Amino acid sequence: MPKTEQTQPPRTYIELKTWIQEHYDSLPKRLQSVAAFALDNPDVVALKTIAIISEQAEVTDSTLVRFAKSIGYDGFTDMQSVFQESMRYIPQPYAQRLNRLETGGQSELSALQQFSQAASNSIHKLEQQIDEKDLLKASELLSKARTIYIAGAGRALPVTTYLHYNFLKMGIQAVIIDGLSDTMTEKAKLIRKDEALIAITFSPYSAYTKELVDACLVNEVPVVAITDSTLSPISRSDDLHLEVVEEEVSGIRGLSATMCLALCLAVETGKLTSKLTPTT
Amino acid sequence: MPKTEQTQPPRTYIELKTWIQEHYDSLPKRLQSVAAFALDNPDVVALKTIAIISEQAEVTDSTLVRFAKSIGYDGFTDMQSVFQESMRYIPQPYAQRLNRLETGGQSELSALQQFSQAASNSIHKLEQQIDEKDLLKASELLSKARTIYIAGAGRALPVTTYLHYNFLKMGIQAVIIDGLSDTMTEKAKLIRKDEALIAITFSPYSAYTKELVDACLVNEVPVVAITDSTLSPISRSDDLHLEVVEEEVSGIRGLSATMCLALCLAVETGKLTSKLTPTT
DNA sequence: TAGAAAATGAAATATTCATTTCAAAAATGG
DNA sequence: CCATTTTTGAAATGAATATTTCATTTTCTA
Repeated sequence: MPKTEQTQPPRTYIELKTWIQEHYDSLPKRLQSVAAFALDNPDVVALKTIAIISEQAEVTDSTLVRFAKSIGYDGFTDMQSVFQESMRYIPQPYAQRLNRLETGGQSELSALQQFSQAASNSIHKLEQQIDEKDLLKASELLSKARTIYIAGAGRALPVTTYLHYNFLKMGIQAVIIDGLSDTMTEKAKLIRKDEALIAITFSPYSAYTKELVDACLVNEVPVVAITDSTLSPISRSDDLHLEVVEEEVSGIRGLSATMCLALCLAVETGKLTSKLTPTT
Repeated sequence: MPKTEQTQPPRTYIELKTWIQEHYDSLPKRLQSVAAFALDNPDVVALKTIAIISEQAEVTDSTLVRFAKSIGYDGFTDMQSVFQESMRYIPQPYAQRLNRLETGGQSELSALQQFSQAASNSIHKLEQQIDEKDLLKASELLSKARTIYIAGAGRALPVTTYLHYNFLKMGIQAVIIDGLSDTMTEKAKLIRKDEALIAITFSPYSAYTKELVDACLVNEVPVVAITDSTLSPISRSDDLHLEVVEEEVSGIRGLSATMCLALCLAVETGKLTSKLTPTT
């Protein structure tokens, strides 16, 4: 029977990787194969079954189990969970500490680190989950509009401002719809078919925005929505919705991913617009 | 037995997501639970077993299988594989660039990918380059202010808006300084010693903000600056400056990292303020 | 409101999967 | 080169998991 490590096995992918690198040379031939394969294809190890992995790594099932045990894990399943955690959106060790913070304990992570992490994760999610086709479709709609109206209050206001700034910089006519809710709806009713509306809402949803969108749809005005949930009240009725989920840290959500999306939307629209109106 | 879709089931996460969104309303209650859970926790669905998922989604095992079948999959396992594929190449923050390099040539990245990447990198830089002590000092200054004034126009306006929003949410008195440049300077002159100013500027620098800061310094008003360079005109005179460098993509800079910093500043200030004024 | 259709949950079943066992092969050391 | 230990693969076992079945409840419709 192969010697089994006495100490506790690594609980994070980073630690595991280090362990493998340190012990690689002293490992039997087949276990080396597994080691190399695991470092090269962590996703396969995380997602597939022993049978598939062993086939790809050109070893037998038993070898895989042995490999896990030689590191100190209960078995393959135990080791696999470490690989799995490493591919979750939130890195495990971080999630744990974060949890501690929320449960009141002392966290070793500063607010800056926590929010950076959350922002970074949210951006990765965004990249993964946004359908580029939707983004392009939205940009097309907008590029055809004579004027783009932008509405979004509260937490969405910075996004509104940002879009407005970018459109103007690109020479695109854009107007922010602000004011009291009644006024806003009135303003929205004046938008014409050859213009467009961008509506930005996050939960808790402001009823105003919903009204606004509906007012536009009645007049057949193209509407692009930016929201944070599929089940958001405006996500069904509008023409196109772009979804951003900002990860939260103790109940607080950032805007980093949303701003990134807004920029992309503006840039893509800008590209199309400049094609329509050739530069002199 | 529930009706089963005749057509081939979605083979990518994006398609699957679209399907769910389109059919959500017409789904039975429990299947809606599953749908909502799956969209909120794709990683759990990808990695865990029926037993665990059904428990978390608060439905029975059978429901999960039914859900998969109602979409047209062979069974749960079949559907799960789609979730798994969607997370296979989720970049570990650093591995991402390397991967790009390794695959060598100029890959055609979409705007979304490029800006996400830039945003992500900027945030990492921010995390490393900001001196946490500066951040804390700034928060302290601000927490002692009776009112926080915020100034920043153009590209900085969204940041201004965001800070303002967060301060208000936390019960901190905050005011945006806007208007024409002359008016702004006049307003700044009225700020008192026991208040504070946050000034946000990026290159190309607006002269206004510089004037504003100087006006405050004359009156011994604490000033916190957010800029994108040490060489910024306000970075020398002010009390404290926080520097964010946003990576650029073909000349365009995002705001993701800056927004992250702004949020941190607000949160830290909020923490300190709540200590000063104990909750009733 | 009665009857039919659909949805649901609990339990039984069948399948897949990880693990263990054991005999054979390879490597090690005296 | 032989004896001993380690490594390895194939098959058997046992555990976990997904799937199916069926009785019950809920919902819809006439």
